[in-house]
Amino acid sequence: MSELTQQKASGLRERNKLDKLRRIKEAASELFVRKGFDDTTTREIALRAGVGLGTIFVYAPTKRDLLFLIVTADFEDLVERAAGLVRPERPMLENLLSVFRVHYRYHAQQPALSRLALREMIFYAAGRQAREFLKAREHLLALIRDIVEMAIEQKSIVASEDSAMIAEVIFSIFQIEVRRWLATDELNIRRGTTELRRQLLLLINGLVPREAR
Amino acid sequence: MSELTQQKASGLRERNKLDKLRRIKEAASELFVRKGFDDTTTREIALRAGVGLGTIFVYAPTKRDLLFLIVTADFEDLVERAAGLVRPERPMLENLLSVFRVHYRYHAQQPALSRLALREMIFYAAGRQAREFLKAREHLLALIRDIVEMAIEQKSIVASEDSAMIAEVIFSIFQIEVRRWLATDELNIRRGTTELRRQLLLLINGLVPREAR
DNA sequence: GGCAATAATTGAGCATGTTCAATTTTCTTG
DNA sequence: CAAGAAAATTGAACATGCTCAATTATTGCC
Repeated sequence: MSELTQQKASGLRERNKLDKLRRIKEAASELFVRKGFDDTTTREIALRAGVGLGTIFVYAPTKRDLLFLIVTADFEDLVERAAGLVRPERPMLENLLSVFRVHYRYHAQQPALSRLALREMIFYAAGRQAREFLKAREHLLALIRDIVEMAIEQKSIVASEDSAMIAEVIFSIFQIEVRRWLATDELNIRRGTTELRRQLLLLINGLVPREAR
Repeated sequence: MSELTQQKASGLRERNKLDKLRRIKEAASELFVRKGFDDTTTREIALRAGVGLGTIFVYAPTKRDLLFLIVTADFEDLVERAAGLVRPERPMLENLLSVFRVHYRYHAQQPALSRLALREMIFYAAGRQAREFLKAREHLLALIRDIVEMAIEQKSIVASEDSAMIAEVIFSIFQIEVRRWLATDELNIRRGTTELRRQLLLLINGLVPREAR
């Protein structure tokens, strides 16, 4: 039982395994994008990756896991890249949108794959791949929380709740809106993020009447 | 090609069809709840419903459609029941929570079925059943919009956006929160709605500093 | 290098969702 | 009611995700 994610590629055995994993991922990714998830058979993937059918299921217990094997790494990258864009001196809303824009760009590249991942993501909790994926999701949530905390410290927003809960609500709005956007035909990034901005602004401004306009 | 939803049960043929549909729905529902979606085979459903295997696929093009055949009717009922609970004189938040509580109660009854439905619901657009389901979802959204509009007319909230967008954000928060809740073990309704209330209150109060506490 | 132990690979076989050509049932017409 | 037309039903056959016992490759030891 060796760890697939660690790369102690010293021996021939480990090197071979890493190479197989890479080939399987590449084959699956290419086929999923080109033919769609359902229309890609595990036999095709095995053939293209140059491995036996059974080998596929050693590296990913189910076809669904194969999907997450591909996107989880990408998602981690996205969050890390997004984190680098945050600037404490900028308004909270702009920082949030920088972070989310990275995701919109990614989804626009392979919408089919993203749709699947986002669909499955929702009640996906069992298995190694799931845990990795949830971790990436947790990182994004933490990043949002950090941005909110910055704003609280700078007193540019007030917190009737703690930053964790505020982050959750922001994340909720993002998740549903990005899904709605992904279900549209054209996938115009500008239009998507503009809509998201309006919704987040609604949260920031609130609904209670205020004396000072 | 006859309409399954209309009940012009005049002839023997139509009557038989309606009865078969009922038996299939009942069999599927019972088995899905007892054994779970994946562990129920279409052959079992056919056997229990007293029809041939092929007949199942006349009434529902895919196994997934079978799921929606069951829950769509329930969802329509929920929304209708929820609409009856709305009272113009009560605060917006309380009206919203009355509506959502109906859903929490339903989900608590058959969480396995609900999880599936809510997972599939997200990018489910093709086919007759999908359309029916989306219509039910649209009704719920309209109900939320009505509640928001009541509050705007009574000037208990201000609208920096139109009621449709406000309703969308409220619905987003509900959708994600109810999913998070459904992923927990105990499914305590009080706890779920309390958390939802806090999140909605956050939206109502907003994040901008205010002079008057 | 040879050999035993261990790990990795593999594809035949199974289970199950779905199709469709053949069969059965119901309706219509005279 | 008879017979032909139309509709509904059906299960054998197929496709495909996945399992697992047999095979092959790699490693450690002398």
